[in-house]
Amino acid sequence: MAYVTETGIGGTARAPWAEGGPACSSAEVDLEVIEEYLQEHSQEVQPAYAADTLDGATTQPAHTHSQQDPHIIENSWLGQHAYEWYYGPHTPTDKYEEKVAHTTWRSPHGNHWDHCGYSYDVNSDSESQSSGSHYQDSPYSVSPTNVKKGKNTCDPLPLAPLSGKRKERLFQFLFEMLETPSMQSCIWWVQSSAGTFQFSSQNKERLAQLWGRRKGNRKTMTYQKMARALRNYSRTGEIYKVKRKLTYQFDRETLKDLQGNSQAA
DNA sequence: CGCATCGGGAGTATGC
DNA sequence: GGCATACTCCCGATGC
Repeated sequence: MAYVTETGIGGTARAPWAEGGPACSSAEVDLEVIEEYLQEHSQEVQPAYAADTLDGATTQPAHTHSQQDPHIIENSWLGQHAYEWYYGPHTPTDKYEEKVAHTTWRSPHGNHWDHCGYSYDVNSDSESQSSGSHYQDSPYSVSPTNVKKGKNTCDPLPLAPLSGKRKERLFQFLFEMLETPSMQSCIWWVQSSAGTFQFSSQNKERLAQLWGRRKGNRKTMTYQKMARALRNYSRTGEIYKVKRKLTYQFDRETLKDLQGNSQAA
């Protein structure tokens, strides 16, 4: 199996993870709240936080999720989405073309991943958004507990992919979530410079649900299924499993591409 | 025992 | 239509 050590590909020896992770203080994170947050920020033209480095000692922490480990507080806001994605040279078909407007993903084949072009109607429910996908299987009945309570009016995340457009890939989604301060109760950098990240044992299912909804899956995505896809990444070398609970690590090249991509956005 | 993890393998959606 | 890709889904097994 493709395990990496904790310090991993680019890491230095350090593993001060607090058991249970940063999410412990807010075990119940409402997806609704997260989505509301994402919606709010997706409506902003400018990112709410300055783009900065992911490496090492951080800039202003966007979200303090743990008092126990200041090293984990590393996220800086790099923009709502890394809309432009350029495949690195490790990908089979690394076609680099000239940059286009920020609102496009680029597939390995040069297609646009029109990430921003997800057209969702804030007044419609999810079922109307996908021609073939329905969400009756999605028990999206998360009870709001802490954090702020949101209005129940819309689903801010792009739930269904545009037909004919290349879908966002899982590792891109995860990177995006890692760069989203409000998601740090679900997933966080253990060592961002090494690309090591960890899922919250309590909120991993919610993150998986979010992924499933983003993909427009019919059935509810679970962490187990998402992790299966993650394990497949170790064959393609994009993400490796770290021998630690709920912890994975981006391949160096993958991370570099993702970081470069988000900083260019 | 529960949870996390692993991997086989079939199925699905999409793009070329 | 065939093939490739990237998951998705299910399941049994294993380890802690």
